Amino acid sequence: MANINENNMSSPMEEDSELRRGPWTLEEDTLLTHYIARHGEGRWNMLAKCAGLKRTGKSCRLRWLNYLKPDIKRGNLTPQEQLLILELHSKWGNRWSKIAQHLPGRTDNEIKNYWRTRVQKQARQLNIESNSNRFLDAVRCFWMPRLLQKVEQTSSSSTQTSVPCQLSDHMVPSLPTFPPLPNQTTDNSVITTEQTIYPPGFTYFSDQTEIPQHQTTPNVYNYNNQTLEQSYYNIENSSGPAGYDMEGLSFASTSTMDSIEANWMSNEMTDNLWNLDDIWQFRELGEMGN
DNA sequence: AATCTGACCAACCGCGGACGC
DNA sequence: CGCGTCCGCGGTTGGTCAGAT
Repeated sequence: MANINENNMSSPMEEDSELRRGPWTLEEDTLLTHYIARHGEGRWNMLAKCAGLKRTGKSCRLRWLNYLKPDIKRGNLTPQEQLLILELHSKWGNRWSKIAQHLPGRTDNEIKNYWRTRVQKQARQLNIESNSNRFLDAVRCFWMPRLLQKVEQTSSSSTQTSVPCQLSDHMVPSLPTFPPLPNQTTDNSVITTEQTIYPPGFTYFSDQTEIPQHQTTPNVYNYNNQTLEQSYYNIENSSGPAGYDMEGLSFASTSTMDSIEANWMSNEMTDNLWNLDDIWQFRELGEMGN
């Protein structure tokens, strides 16, 4: 290997003992921030030395990208962001940096942590591999609809309007179609079967239409144009390029999933995404299928 | 009040690709 | 072509904190 020990990579024979490790101090943060403000980022090993930091270039880069960079977004991931992570992960797998590119202000580290702490926890509780098809099905059929529901709830409460959602009898190919969400409140009773809903910030359009304009207000989309063959999401992105297009994901429904009558007891989706009933139900279905 | 436990997340580590000499 | 260095990515670890017991 070329890099025998990258922590020493700036000069192999140099004093390793002087290199600081562990949590960054305010002083170090200030040094790094000021240096980058003056000279820009990049050339991390040189930067570390010139800034007077007793850190590896690698450590400086990580601190800057994951914590100090001005456009880092703080706080919990929104349901929209969670939904996007689930979708992009189903498409690209553990390509965290690639996924992060589509969530402005979020770092690959943050997304990776989210996946490991939240998503894989659910997989453990289900006693299935987090990368297995079964788990992906569960994500599609249980989790994503609940996130969508959450998105709808938060947006409708913020707009003070009960969102009228005209039911569609049509299913759009290659679009997510989810099982019904039972135990809807009266407000949400409009949501029933086989409709396609999209969170705020998402617009749906076909490749036969023009690039859509940003839609900022709709809370729930349902689409009944049967002629569509391909679909895209467009997520609003104020800081990134003018819209992000993602090829429509295939949400192939499985017979197993179709047979599920979910019994949702809780609306606390962001914390307890699946309650025990859900988990046992899913386990039983899996066992029946085997 | 003390201890335990689990969740969260910042930071580290190893690896591999790119690049220059 | 081989070697050394830099950089970025994904996996992993360990510290901290809040809630449970």
